[in-house]
Amino acid sequence: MNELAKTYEASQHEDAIYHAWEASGFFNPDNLSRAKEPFSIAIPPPNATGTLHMGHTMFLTLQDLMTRFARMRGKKALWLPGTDHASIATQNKVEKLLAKEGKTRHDMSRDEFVGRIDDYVAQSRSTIRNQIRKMGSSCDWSRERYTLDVGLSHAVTEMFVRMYGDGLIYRGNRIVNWCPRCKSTLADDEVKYRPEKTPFYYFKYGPVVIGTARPETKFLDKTIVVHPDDGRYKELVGKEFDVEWIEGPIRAHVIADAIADKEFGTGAMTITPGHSFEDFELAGKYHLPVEKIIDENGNLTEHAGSFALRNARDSRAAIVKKLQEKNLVDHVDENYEHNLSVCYRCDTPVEPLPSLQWFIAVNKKIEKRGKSLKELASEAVSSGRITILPKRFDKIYFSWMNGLRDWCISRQIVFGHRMPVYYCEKEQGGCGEVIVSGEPPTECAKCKHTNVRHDEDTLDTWFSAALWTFSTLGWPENVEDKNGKIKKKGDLATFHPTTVMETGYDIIFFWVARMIIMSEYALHEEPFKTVYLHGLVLDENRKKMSKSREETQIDPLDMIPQYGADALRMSMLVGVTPGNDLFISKEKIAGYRNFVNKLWNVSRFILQFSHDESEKKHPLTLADRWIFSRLASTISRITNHIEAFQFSRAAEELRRFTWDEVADWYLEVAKIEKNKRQHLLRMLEHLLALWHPFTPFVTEVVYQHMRKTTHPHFISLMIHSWPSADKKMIDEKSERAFSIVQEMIRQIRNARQEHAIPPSQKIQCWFQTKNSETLIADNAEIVMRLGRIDMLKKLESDEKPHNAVFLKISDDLDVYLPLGMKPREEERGFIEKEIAMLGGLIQDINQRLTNNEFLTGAPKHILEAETKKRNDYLGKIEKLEEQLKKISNS
RNA sequence: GGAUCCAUAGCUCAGUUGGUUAGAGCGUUGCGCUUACAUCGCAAAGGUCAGAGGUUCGAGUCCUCUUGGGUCCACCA
Repeated sequence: MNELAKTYEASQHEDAIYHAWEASGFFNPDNLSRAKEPFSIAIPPPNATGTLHMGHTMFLTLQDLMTRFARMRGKKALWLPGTDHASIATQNKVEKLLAKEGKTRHDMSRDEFVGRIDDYVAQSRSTIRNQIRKMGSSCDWSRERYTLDVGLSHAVTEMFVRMYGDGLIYRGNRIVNWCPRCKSTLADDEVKYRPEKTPFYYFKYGPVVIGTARPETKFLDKTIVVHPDDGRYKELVGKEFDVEWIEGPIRAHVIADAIADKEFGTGAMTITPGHSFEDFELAGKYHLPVEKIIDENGNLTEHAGSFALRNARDSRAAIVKKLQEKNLVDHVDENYEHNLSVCYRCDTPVEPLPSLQWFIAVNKKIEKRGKSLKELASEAVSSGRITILPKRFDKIYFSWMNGLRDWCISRQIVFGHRMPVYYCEKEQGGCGEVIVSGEPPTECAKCKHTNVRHDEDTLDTWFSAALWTFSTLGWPENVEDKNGKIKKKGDLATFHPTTVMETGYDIIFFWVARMIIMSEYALHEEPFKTVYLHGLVLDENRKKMSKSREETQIDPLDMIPQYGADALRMSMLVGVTPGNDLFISKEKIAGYRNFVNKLWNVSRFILQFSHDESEKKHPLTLADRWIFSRLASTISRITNHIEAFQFSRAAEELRRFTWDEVADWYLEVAKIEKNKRQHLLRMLEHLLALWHPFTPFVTEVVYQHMRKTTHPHFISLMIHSWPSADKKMIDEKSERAFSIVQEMIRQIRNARQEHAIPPSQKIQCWFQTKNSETLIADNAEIVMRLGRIDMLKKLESDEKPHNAVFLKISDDLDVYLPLGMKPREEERGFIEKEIAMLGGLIQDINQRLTNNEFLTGAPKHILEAETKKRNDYLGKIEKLEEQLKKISNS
């Protein structure tokens, strides 16, 4: 057997191990021949052109852990990888590249531009794929999907056509969030708000003074709204006036509506239906015309008269100046603060403007189902079919779903799924028919005109993402819809609904909610059983890691070569609970590198140590029975924790067992007792299997090393069965007995430290016991070696040694260390303090045990425990007092 | 404005139906002999669980309020 290196160098092993895993074929559940029960996770697809960041690291770790655990438990485990085309983000990137060449997308045809983007995606997509591999991700690459590939594009088209057929997709002229830089609509949740201090202007508008932060939208305002109960304006309601305004006189009228806030500004406002969501709704209510003042470029339209074609926001000052010259400015509040709405991708201020767009009707009842999309999606969670972890996100989900408005799905972006919508255009002599079809029509079905135009727009990138759990499993081909009864087949039947959706809480609305909507609609079932929402990865300044703050960025691609993927994975797991953010630092990752090295050295010791011994099986000692009993209960707790999604607890429990029990005690005992080859190897195999979902690389390296001599072929640890907790190994008696040995050693070490005995100096140890003599005799060498004892002597029960440190190990075991020195006052004080503390505890218990309400109210096991506690404490006090007497006598 | 979460050791965090003397990692202090590991070992110090009140035999845990911090949603002309 080759020597294992003294320290584990992750970078020397990881790539080769991953390659071997991939070549083994077991990432693909089809090759897990004995597995029956399915387990599946659809990866949250990273942007196809992205690079690995800490956010990815988090989900890759958790999902790989779950997948490996399921696989080892004998499940048909599928983790389906893929990437997202991320329409706006990707298009922006390529536009930036073009800008470097001094070009814009308008310098080429649509097809050329899309071609450029496709090329860019093709050459950069392998980057993220390989980086996913670096984390050890055991996903099935044979099933990898891309949102723009043929199959998924077909699914998108099919979904659009079906929803249109069911009346759930419609085209309408509505006010939308428009990003003048992206030149596209944005969904409500793609708009972010930024606090901003801006002048708030008060203008004289006929008989009233109105307030606004956006004078540039006000050219055509001709409706004044006041609150019906506002005494100031009571007699104005219903009247009409000619008012002098920006570009000359305007005929204005006054209406009363409760929407006007008496407290805000002057209590009077004018309505701008074209550029405010609220005003748009009001305009609908009072049948007011909707005029477009600002166009898609952010410029003023012809309605702005002399200001037409100028940039709207830039013209604000000039407009105010003109009003000032006309003496229409009442006053200006310079300290007004409000939230400016900006594009979440590019931070450009959003212009709400009226536009002809496509929408999904979320409130409309679906004829065959009798329910709306919103109702279907809410029920999936309220019925308990979907569990959201942590639970508190239920409420957030419901409140969002409740307030959801129709979803604008058309985007004026060229990169993405083009909408399957065609127009038989009147301008070209057609009939104006709108055709929605999966296949491009050759002629208009109505007027047979052949000149039909394909809609230029693409779909919101979240539309395709919403289909992800089932489009990746072969929808719609893998479905037979028999009279409204849905029959799945193939992968879709096996793996859908997926078992877990693991993603960040920041995209619960963008993505999670929309997947539920689409799956409930298309398959009448939930897309996943459990949603595990992880927190965000924050840097040392408690800021979300983002590209814009590179100075605090910790790049996983630097961390992996330096500390290893296993260490990085551990730092994503331990101390992390669902829904809570995680601070990451290099120090933390380095700490887990140390831990991985410890695991390596435990293995190294076992493999080298047991190499020298015979194959013979030896009878179990107390330490053996103890450690395997501990192992059994550890296995069962860890298994429960993982099943309950408590990964941090599982890892901590396993670390505690590995480090504090196996390494610090059992291996030390092994050095003394010998003859443990079989036991140690058995322990190591269990440890490797248990650690494998957490730290797959190091465990695999060791495992291969371990079985190399007997098994020349690579059989991965990843298909090793998950250890089961053997109840027969649970041995509470041995656990109690060994804990006495441990306690004895701990107290001896403690006393040595207190009395400044150097480790090199051996001391004597005397003990008194009634029933533990065999226990001490059997484990004498362990006590002597670990306690640095050169003579272990049993005293008769009536002997009272002087000038010796007294240690109370258990009810039945007292230890004296004859350190050849006078008892010190400190020690006396120490014992007195101990007695006082125990006395206090006993007093507390006595108070409880004499309290009638406690006696009647508390359950029986609590009463028993309290009584036992009291007796224990009393016994201890008795011994301590005895000792105090001895000190005093000496 | 609405909702929600957090406040526990110097730091980062666990603590699952209320029930031992509240835990871990890192850091700190002291000591380092060993058949793996100094990326290590042994030992120790360190907390009135933000504050006030309430429910209960019993509260870090449940309720109310206060203070401080975070996040989400809605956004007012």
